[in-house]
Amino acid sequence: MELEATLREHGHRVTRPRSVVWQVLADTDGHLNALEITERVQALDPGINQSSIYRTLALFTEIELVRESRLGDAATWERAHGDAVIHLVCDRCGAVHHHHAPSIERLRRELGSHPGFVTDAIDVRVTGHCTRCNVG
Amino acid sequence: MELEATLREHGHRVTRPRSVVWQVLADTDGHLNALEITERVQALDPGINQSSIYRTLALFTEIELVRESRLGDAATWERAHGDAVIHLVCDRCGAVHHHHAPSIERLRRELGSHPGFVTDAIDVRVTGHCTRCNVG
DNA sequence: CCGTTGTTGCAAATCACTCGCAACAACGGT
DNA sequence: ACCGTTGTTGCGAGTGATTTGCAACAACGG
Repeated sequence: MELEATLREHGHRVTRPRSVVWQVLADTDGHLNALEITERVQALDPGINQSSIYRTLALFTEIELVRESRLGDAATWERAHGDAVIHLVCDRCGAVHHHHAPSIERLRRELGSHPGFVTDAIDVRVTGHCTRCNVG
Repeated sequence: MELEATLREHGHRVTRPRSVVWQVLADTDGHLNALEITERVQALDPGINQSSIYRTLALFTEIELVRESRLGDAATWERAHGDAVIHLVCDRCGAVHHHHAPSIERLRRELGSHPGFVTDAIDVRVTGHCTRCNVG
């Protein structure tokens, strides 16, 4: 499994909190916030502590198994994916949609010629609303 | 001045905290976090309270005089500008550079055809590092 | 199976930000 | 210029997400 290999590769141990958190994230296609992750993790193993979850998420982010975003007031996490997926955040219901955007590759090329800066990751957040949420 | 007109237009009063916060933001080309804004505001008028600054920033964001971003753990604010300017955030020194990106307009057009979502603002955050910060 | 040492659970701490409320000050009317 | 109304402020306490210190624990190489 991807998890074990990646952890070992970076000199980290495979522990219960790490397995369970990974299980939860791998099972979801979208973004989860700390509360959602905690609920799901503790449904699988109630003995796992909140701070371990935070520590695990920080570690996973560092070794690039997951991606952390700050889409609203709180952080959210999701399995890592390429730059070319951007986030559409609904102002009204808070849902996060994904959109595959070819123009991001173009942007990356464009940035290659920006003097004085070396690009690593590109994160695009689009705010607006789902048509279903169209009130008034 | 832009500030007074915009405030009145929205039925708000022109007060000292608002003038001073605006003065600070108008004087800066980049992003400022709450601490930086507070320091500069209080350098001009020590009597202005932190919570008024937060309230002012929230108001300015609402009436679109400034733009709020969550580039790291804390929020930052800057004078409003179009979508087509994107943020290059240095992992090492934390500086935020601006880059004018024509491909954002292309992205906006692309999003027009994304079913089920109505685009409002586009926020692009690029992580990487300044060449000056190249350690190692 | 053991020892080493990275990890965890717990509880307390921190940090950025928000809120309630009485005193205050804009600003339209006079 | 002065008044009254009512939006705003300063202050202090509150909130909620995330972090940290530390002793007990468990992964994993030998």
